[in-house]
Amino acid sequence: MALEHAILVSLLEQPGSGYELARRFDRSIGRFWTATHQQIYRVLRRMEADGWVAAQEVAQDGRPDKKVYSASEAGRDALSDWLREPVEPETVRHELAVKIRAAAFDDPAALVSEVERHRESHAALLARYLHGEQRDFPDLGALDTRQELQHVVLRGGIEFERMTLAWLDDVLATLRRLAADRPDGSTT
Amino acid sequence: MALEHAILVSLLEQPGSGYELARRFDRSIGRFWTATHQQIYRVLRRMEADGWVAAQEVAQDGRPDKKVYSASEAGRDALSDWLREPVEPETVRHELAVKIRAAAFDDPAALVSEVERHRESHAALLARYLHGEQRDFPDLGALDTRQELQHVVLRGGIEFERMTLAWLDDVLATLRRLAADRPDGSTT
DNA sequence: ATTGCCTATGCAACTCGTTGCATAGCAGGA
DNA sequence: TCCTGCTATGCAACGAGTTGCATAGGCAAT
Repeated sequence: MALEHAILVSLLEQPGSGYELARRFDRSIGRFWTATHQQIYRVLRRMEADGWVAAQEVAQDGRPDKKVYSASEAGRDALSDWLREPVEPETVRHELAVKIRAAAFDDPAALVSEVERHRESHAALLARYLHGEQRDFPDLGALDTRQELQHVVLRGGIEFERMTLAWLDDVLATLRRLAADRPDGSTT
Repeated sequence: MALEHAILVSLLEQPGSGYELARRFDRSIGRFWTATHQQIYRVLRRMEADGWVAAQEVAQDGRPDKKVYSASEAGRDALSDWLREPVEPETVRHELAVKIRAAAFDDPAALVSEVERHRESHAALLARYLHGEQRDFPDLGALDTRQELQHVVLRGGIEFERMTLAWLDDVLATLRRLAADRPDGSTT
């Protein structure tokens, strides 16, 4: 239900076409709200019909025309209303946790490489966050409101990745200990 | 795609009816995989058709009959196969992060009470986790494989809540600082 | 007595999100 | 030249997930 609002935020930060939005959702915004180009195009059309965004056709040479959207006053108001509504509890989907509990009925060692893969991707993401922090916020003493808020979200991402890495190490140690206790992989 | 597998894990831990599963998903399992009774009933029927679970009608006095499901060998095999497949990257939906960035185009102070509400619910969840840890794992030196794996998942939940609490405090401090800088709530 | 809640299962309709495919021009490399 | 890939938008079909409602008996409280 909040894809509209994520799009509004992105358009307020910077107007853009559906295609450009889709790429932003693959990068920055997508760290905390994912969406495919299909969803974005569909929602943009609905938002245009509702008057939340305004579109302007832009001809380009060497590539197809694009429709550049920007948030309207009505969109701004809708975002403001949403901001003041209590958030519904987020639905959790933690597949790895299910797998870890499932490993009790299989061989715990079978999960090790999977967890290691997760560990690597989280380590890579943390590195990208830290690099992005250096690049986008070189002077932490001179941030405006928007940057302060972007930075506090980024700090959340960084702390989340650090916590996750520590936990995955804990998981790996546990799996290896269990595998050493039962090297046959018996499922009793 | 993993609801089937979460149900299999739950049924392997303890056979039960659709209704009982729905309640487990409201409690323990639901901490990392949510599902409504509608979803569960539908998926259980499909799983029964696929031979992943077997059902047994159980008459009860004073209440309606129930169908008690348990995981079959085929279900166990399916779970085992799934365990060995790489997990697809989880889609992230962090509504509060969107709201925080949205606050840059509104009044940051308007978010304070919302963030405080989140803080309270996370603090309550952490307390429940810690209480459940005391109750279910009184002797950490004497855990079997299943309990070891349940406990490492629980540790993840505990660390996640601790990290989240610290971050929400950071968010609150940031919002209050910004509100103090611009007490009029101007949106420029 | 009536009201409301709990167990237990289910249908129907809907929205949300994903996947595969199509179009269409341009650029760059084998 | 053909193939691949990028920009840019979109349709159609499907699957996942939500919401509202229905049934139906028993229980406890008012």
